[in-house]
Amino acid sequence: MVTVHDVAARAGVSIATVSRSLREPDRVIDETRDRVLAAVAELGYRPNRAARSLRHGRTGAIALVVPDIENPYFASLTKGAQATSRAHGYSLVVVDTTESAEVEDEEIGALRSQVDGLILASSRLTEHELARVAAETTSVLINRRLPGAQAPTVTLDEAPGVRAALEHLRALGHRRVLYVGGPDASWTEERRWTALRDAAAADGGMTALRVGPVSPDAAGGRAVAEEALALDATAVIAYNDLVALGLLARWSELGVRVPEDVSLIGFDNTFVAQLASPPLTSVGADLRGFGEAAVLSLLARIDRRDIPAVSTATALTVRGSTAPPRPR
Amino acid sequence: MVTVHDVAARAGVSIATVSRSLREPDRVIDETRDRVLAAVAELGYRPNRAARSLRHGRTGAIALVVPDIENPYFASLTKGAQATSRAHGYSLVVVDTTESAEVEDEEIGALRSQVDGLILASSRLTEHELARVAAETTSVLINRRLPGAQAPTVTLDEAPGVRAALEHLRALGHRRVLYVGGPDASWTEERRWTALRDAAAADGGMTALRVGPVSPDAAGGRAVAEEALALDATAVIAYNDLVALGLLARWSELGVRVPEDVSLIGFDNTFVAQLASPPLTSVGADLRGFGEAAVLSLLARIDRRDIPAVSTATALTVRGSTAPPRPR
DNA sequence: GCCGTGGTTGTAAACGTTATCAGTCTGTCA
DNA sequence: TGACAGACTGATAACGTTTACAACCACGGC
Repeated sequence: MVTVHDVAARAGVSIATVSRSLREPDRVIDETRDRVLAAVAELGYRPNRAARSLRHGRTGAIALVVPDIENPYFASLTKGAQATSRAHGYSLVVVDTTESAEVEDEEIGALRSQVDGLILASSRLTEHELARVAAETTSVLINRRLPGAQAPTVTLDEAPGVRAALEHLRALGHRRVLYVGGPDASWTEERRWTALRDAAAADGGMTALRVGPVSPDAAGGRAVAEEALALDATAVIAYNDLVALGLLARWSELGVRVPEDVSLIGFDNTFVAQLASPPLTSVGADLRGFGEAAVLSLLARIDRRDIPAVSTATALTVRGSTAPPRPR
Repeated sequence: MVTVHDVAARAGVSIATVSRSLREPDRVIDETRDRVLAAVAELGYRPNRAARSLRHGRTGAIALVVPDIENPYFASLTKGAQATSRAHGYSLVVVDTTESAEVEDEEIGALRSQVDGLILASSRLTEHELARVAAETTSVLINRRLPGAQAPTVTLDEAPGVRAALEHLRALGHRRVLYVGGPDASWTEERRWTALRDAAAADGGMTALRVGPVSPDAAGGRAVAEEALALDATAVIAYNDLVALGLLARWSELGVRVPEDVSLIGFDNTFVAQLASPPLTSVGADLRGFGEAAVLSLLARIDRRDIPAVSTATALTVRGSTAPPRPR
């Protein structure tokens, strides 16, 4: 390993000058700095991150904690977060908690001294645990909110996308819409249903039903596919794209066609929505941008700058899974 | 921040005893150790990772470099790698290179002093660059092989799965199979086509055709969907599941039905294969296990244990996208 | 009664970096 | 000419941990 001493010896200066040439170039005379930089290049010197962190308390890393990296929603989020933290010179430690609050808690504890801050995406922790974590380490929450601004929050604003979806359905002629809800304890689930109910109420002629809870994956969708049909709605909005695909798959087996027999809308607009046949109309946001916003918010927090709560608007992407209802 | 000094003061011992109580418990008398551990618990002491790495040259972190974390193939790989490294007390730094060799090279350089080892998955680097990286930092390659065992390699053994696929198709009555190939420079592409051609040659009556190259996503599949039909094969095997789904989507628009008009098989058996309608027959391996194998191989390397090259066997998962060819 | 041995603990150095403080040198002004 | 300011650089301490070495103690054998 090549250290600051090697560079100093090579350039014929002290180690202090080497450090200064790199960190505060203005405080070193040009000729000296050039010599140092030349030595750095020749020897391939890279400052040791551990030593730097030890000295000034910053690790240069941040952590992103997600429930399931295989879920395309979190994969996209991660992608955006990764690119952004790299652009700011931070490395990103990704932790997959396998949807377990216990694993999440342990991992957060272990991460504390390794990173400068935490991004907790759709945390499974209780409000109490979350408050403790937020108090101990600088952190940013995604899709959760803590009373009293103990941690900045980055959320998706579901309302605009949901309103657009209902308007879209109404324009096609639908009046009775069924929502297939996600996991019971999910904060997002609550917000989606609320947004949908409110939008339906605002738009006089629409009726919103709800079925669920359901696990937030394709299996969850399959499980309620028949029950959903029985409720006599002409359009179905699913908790997320995966649930929608589960419905689609099971319906296809049952001979129910989308969008001819029933219209279907997903949530999140992940890339799998495009892959389905028919491609899925979906309410979603720019998830990479969402991840980016979270990182920026965390970096601001680390630098003790205050930043307002960020909310990314959702929008409707119309594809092939919605059409006018079948005439009765 | 609570340090070893605080714990020592609380327990009434020296800092050396604190460190020993944690690292070499046998070398400290029971009663003392209990006092130390009690103090650790009371104060919530966590050893500072930076200081530890600085002292004994190990960071306790490893890095996984993938071309695209949104690709379900790499997401599953990452999930397995994450769980395994956690189980061994390592944290995992995930880097998404956005398929760019340049980004990959830069990131690897930056990571060098931050981690104890690298896992390069489907690296986009040239053989020359790869050799340089392998020489500089302990690393493990996934889906690449370097002449002269400069770095251990973890690969997928495509042959068994491909043979099973051809036997499956033959049993159904297919004789003329088309392979839709992936990106030109891809090592995996080469291996898949070779395995397929060899298996077809071994099985006298089968003809294997090839079309491509194609970008390894749904768009790539869509792009060659019509060309693929023109070649008059009764079954198509796609470079990966995403390409297969692209074919499926385009064919569906064209009124071509799967599996009635043409049988379709994907590669990788990612979760999207189950989501398709019809669900996709696919050749794949346990990707989480694959990620796990890579981590284990790297950890062995870090401990200077030698480990043989690992190869994970692929298998065929039959779902609804394959059926007997339509009688002429 | 003395010495050696083995078990337990303490002292201090080292890891590589940054930052504080002091030192050197040049040039300028009284 | 002497002093002083300012610009630049060097020596050194500190970050929190681990570990080599030394110190201490009790005990048993001669």
